[in-house]
Amino acid sequence: MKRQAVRRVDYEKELRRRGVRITRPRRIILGILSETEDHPDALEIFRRAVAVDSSISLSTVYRTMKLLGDLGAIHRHAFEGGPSRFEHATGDHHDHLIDIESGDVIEFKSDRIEQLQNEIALALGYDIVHHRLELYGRKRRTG
Amino acid sequence: MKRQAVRRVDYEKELRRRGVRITRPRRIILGILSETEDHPDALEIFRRAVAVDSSISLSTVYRTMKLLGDLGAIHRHAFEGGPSRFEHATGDHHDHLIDIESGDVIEFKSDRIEQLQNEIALALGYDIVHHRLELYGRKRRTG
DNA sequence: CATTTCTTTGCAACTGACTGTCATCTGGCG
DNA sequence: CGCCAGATGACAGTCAGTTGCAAAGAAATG
Repeated sequence: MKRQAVRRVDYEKELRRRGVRITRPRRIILGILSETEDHPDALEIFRRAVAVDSSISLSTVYRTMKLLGDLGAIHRHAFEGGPSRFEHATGDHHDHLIDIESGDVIEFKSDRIEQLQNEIALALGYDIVHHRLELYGRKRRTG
Repeated sequence: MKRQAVRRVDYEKELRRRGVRITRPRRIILGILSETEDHPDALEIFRRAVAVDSSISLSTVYRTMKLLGDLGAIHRHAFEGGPSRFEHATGDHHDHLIDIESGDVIEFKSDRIEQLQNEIALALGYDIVHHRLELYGRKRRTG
């Protein structure tokens, strides 16, 4: 709790240093993003933001997500058949496994796959700018 | 040329067997899909279809893509920042490398990556239903 | 072939997820 | 504090795709 708050303040300082005005809506959205463990979409962030300050508009949520995305402060994921979902950008890259029944997102990382991707791109004469690896699955019945 | 035509007729027979009515718009769209090597979007398919029969509507293209997709006769790919693009479903699975400058799509396949994906899902307690692996890259300067 | 039945079509209106416009408001420097 | 570029809320517009509906057309049957 305390740690989160400290991190959030640091986060604001960093953004301010980059020329971003920390307005009331932005502070609220940043707070929501830094406290969540899931991958909410714009509407869900809007709902959570409205619970804090009912005057916030959905446009502002969309604009803020775009701004933070462009700054690299958050990551946007356009999973299949749904709106974009966001997560606070941590240092380390990871991919996602999406539970097709619940929509839950599980993060994973595979250096081996990353390496193979690079080898493939190299062989095809390309440099990878970014990639997308999503596994869509169903919880295995353990019984 | 001849081979394509024969394949198309077989394709129609197969669909008819599955209870799909082969109407004029569908025959035209099927023809376009079986002759193209690229990954056109609905609008592009519509443009090509209109060149054959100007009365075809865009809704019919969308409806037909949905139908064929549900039947597994084509694959739909929602690459980043653009409309869905389609390809005629061949037997073998592959992933895609998208040239971020031209939009060109290069197909590739890596059994090793597929295997690693399965291992990851297994470790997380999931069965993969399908996945998405897209590399977004830029042609390497060879100079 | 003609008839009948049920599906598909073209059109236009609608939806969801954003994006743009604009008058008003406000963060933060001076 | 006062100022003002940049941000906001309200809402119209866009883009990709979907849907309702009356008319047209497959294909099964006579």
